[in-house]
Amino acid sequence: MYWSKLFIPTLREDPADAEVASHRLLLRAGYIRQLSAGIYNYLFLAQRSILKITQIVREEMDAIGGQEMLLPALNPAEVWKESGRWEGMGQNMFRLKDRWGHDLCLGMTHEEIMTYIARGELRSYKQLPQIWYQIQTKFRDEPRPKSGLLRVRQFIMKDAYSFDLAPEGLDKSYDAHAVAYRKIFTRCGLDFIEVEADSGAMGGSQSQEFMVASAAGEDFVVRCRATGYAANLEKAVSRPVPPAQPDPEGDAPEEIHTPGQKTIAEVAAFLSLPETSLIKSVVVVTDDNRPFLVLLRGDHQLSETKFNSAVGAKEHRAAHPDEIREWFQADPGSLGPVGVTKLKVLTDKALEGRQNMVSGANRNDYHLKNVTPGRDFMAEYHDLRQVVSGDTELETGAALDVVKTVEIGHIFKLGYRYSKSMGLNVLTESGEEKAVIMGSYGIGIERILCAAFELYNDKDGVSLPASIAPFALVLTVTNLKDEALLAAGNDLYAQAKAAGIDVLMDDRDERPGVKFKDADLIGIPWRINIGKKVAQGLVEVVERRTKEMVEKPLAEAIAYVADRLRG
RNA sequence: CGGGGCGUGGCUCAGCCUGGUAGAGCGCCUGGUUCGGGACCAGGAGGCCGGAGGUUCGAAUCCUCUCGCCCCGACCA
Repeated sequence: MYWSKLFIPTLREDPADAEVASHRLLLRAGYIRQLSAGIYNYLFLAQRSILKITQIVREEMDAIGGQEMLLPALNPAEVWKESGRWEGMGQNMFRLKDRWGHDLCLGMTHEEIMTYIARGELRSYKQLPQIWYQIQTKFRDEPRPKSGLLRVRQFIMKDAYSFDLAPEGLDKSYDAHAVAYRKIFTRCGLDFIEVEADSGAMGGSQSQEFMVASAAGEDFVVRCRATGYAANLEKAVSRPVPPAQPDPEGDAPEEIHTPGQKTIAEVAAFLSLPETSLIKSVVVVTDDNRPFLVLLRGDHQLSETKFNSAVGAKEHRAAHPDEIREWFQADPGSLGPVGVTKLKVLTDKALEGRQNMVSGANRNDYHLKNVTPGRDFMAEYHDLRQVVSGDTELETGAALDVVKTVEIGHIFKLGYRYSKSMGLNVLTESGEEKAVIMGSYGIGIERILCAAFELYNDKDGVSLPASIAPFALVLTVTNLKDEALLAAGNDLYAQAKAAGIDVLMDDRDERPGVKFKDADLIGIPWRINIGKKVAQGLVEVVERRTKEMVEKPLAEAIAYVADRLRG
């Protein structure tokens, strides 16, 4: 294509409202324009990239036997009421009424509709397994859309669903998706992290997330570069950093006066002890109104998810100050486990084996020294703390990192949740009705583009992987008035086309500097400069990401690029 | 929903505090000179200052309401 005929509205300055790198560059490079909060127009360049991404997704989904469909985004309420999610989705679901007053919604995901199709048509185990997928627009009324295309209200998702007769079948479908996802993200040129995800309160189903490291991300992943261990922060386990100071000798708790010292940091400083020598007391109440005292090492944080699964709760909240006063006869800042009988005490494993530590005395302005778990209070140990950077891997002791990430894909064993609530059964070989077991598998299409922008940008713009860049090669004719250059450019263009390269010819009547800047900004991985050296039969081939430049004879330049693109 | 910030030509912003009838740079159009990292000269087009109401002789500027966008938090199948 000829740039002079295209609509690629690049900006010379950074847009004011864009803070994260991908947002700023998607706007500057002319890929997208905003329509409203969390709603974007995808212009020519974005659409080209998206088409390349979806093509990769399609090929790999087809390779595992996926069958592409296209379901409506506009859904009747009834189907969602059957699964219980008409209520369950709450305010995140866009809802509307038709002219008759019937409730409708815009689909956030399509478990319900896929199950609806399946139960109407699948009758026999002989029809299983099935993998159905679509690449389609989803709507979610996010409370706070943000960060450009990273959190939006309308986006494209590849969502796939598997239907199997038995758990072993689901395992195969799930594993096939994991393999396909690795291929998809690798082909898209992304450096991704695969993590075990929290399977949530819905039971022990398996779930994996595919993440890309990015400062703009909202999910934390714990990763070990040495062993390859990776897990969602909420689920990660580790060996804590050892206490900063060995535990002292002592035989019984003893009160010490600590006037006005409330936080861990204050108490530690007051007593000249490291935070690791203190016991942190956290009081929480579950959604079914059970209070707990949770004990952690002073420098550790409670993991919400681990606590919930330890006590079998869906949610919990911090106890109110008046509740705490009633249960402890003391205020937050002076709480501890010794003598506590009114609520259950849970102790984090990092305190196991420790002795003679400092905790609150349950008397305002007093703490206790010589507090030993198991001796001075009943200690029931659980893994309750959140991993922090600096912790080490449980088995090997190798260093762990906590990295911020963006989620690009998620695979999930659904089990029987939808088949049972919506009545999706088939007849088995022995003629009995059996619920179908399902899996669901999602990829955020725009997030792949965003992740690439986040991963591969520099001061000049973005450098996209060739597989998802809107063009693989740009031909920069430095001076359009020079007919020899233009002729050489047109010749290279024809060669590139013939070689099957997705080529963009910059035939704009602009100065060379403008063309170089734009080419760098929009991220075309390869550029050929057609300049004065054409007189000697030479052009320059430049790789966007490395800025490396080589001179090649006119007749060899395209073959060189084609070769580099292949491998 | 709580907290903060911002709405002025296409873009980035100044002007607002201390009211007097709208500016700069970039971009755009025309002509000319240029042509290897966002050129230069000359001329030109383009804004009822987010909206409504109020105060005032007079409002981009002060007051009230409202709408929108961004950021932090809460939330996130």
